[in-house]
Amino acid sequence: MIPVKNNYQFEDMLDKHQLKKTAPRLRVLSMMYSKNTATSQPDLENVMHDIDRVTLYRILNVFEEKGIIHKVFDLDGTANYAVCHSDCEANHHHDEHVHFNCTVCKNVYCLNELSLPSITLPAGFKPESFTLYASGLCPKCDKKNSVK
Amino acid sequence: MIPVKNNYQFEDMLDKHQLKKTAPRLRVLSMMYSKNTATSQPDLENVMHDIDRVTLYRILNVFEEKGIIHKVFDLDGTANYAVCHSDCEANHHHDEHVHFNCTVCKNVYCLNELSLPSITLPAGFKPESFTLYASGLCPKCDKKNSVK
DNA sequence: ATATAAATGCAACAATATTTCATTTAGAAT
DNA sequence: ATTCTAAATGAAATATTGTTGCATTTATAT
Ligand SMILES: [Mn+2]
Ligand SMILES: [Mn+2]
Ligand SMILES: [Zn+2]
Ligand SMILES: [Zn+2]
Repeated sequence: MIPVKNNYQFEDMLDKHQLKKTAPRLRVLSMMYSKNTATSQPDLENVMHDIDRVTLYRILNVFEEKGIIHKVFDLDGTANYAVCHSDCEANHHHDEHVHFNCTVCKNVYCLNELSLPSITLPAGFKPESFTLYASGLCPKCDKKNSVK
Repeated sequence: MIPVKNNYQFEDMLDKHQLKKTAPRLRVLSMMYSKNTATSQPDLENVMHDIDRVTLYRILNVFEEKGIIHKVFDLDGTANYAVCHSDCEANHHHDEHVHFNCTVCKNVYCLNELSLPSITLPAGFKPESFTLYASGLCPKCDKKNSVK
């Protein structure tokens, strides 16, 4: 489902976006591609103690600008980032999919495979993009729950 | 459309939720009911200079807890609050409608009249609530745009 | 090997969220 | 009407998060 990438491919990605191939960037990419849930800046900080939080902040910003990752706010309003699977371009994202926020583990899942139902807005509103948010129990937490 | 309320009705609302009828609370209620867009804490601060921002912070929190208002994050991740029209209960909201965030004026509109299309999630996900976010041009900004 | 622009780390600063506590006040009891 | 009490407010303090400036380091083009 999610295309697993190796280090060479991450280097290629940075190349394509005219970003220098630095250790912090490669580590962030590899972490984000290894999970099937979105990653918050605190998540990164907790793992990469040796990288400055400002550097992580800037990496997330530039990756989002370039269309490598997109930002999703969870139920508490904290920003989470997930890799784009929608051929997003610099400053122009197309990540119009469903986001699922688990109320137990707080993880944010991008449900890329689901397409959004079309909807008609009241007269006068000119929509440019849509996102559907769902919250509830994710598969893992639902299983743990029913076992008890 | 939006039921306009007077001060007696705001006092009743506070009564019903076992909240004391204080001046700051009544003013916040009256401001939020007078607009058809959501209100951020900075919005309130800009108008009610004499009320401490911690008080506003606490009023918004308790109103949300009681089911009087609900929280919506806009495109920048700042929290906006709008009055509930879905008979929400304490700690249990039912505000499953479309939210529209204008990219120009940044206003957040609750489109209460629209019902959400039903959607089936991948196996294992147990959704409890849905929200659809749309962003683009609101009626006002669209008009201004086409006049120029 | 050298030069240069980009990226990093650190410190400083700004904005926001949250806690603590002394004082005030709404509403209940007398 | 007066007194009492829990709730609410305001002010200050602290915590967390977002952002900028600048000196130093590093990737990469020459
Ligand atoms: Mn996504
Ligand atoms: Mn709403
Ligand atoms: Zn979960
Ligand atoms: Zn607008």
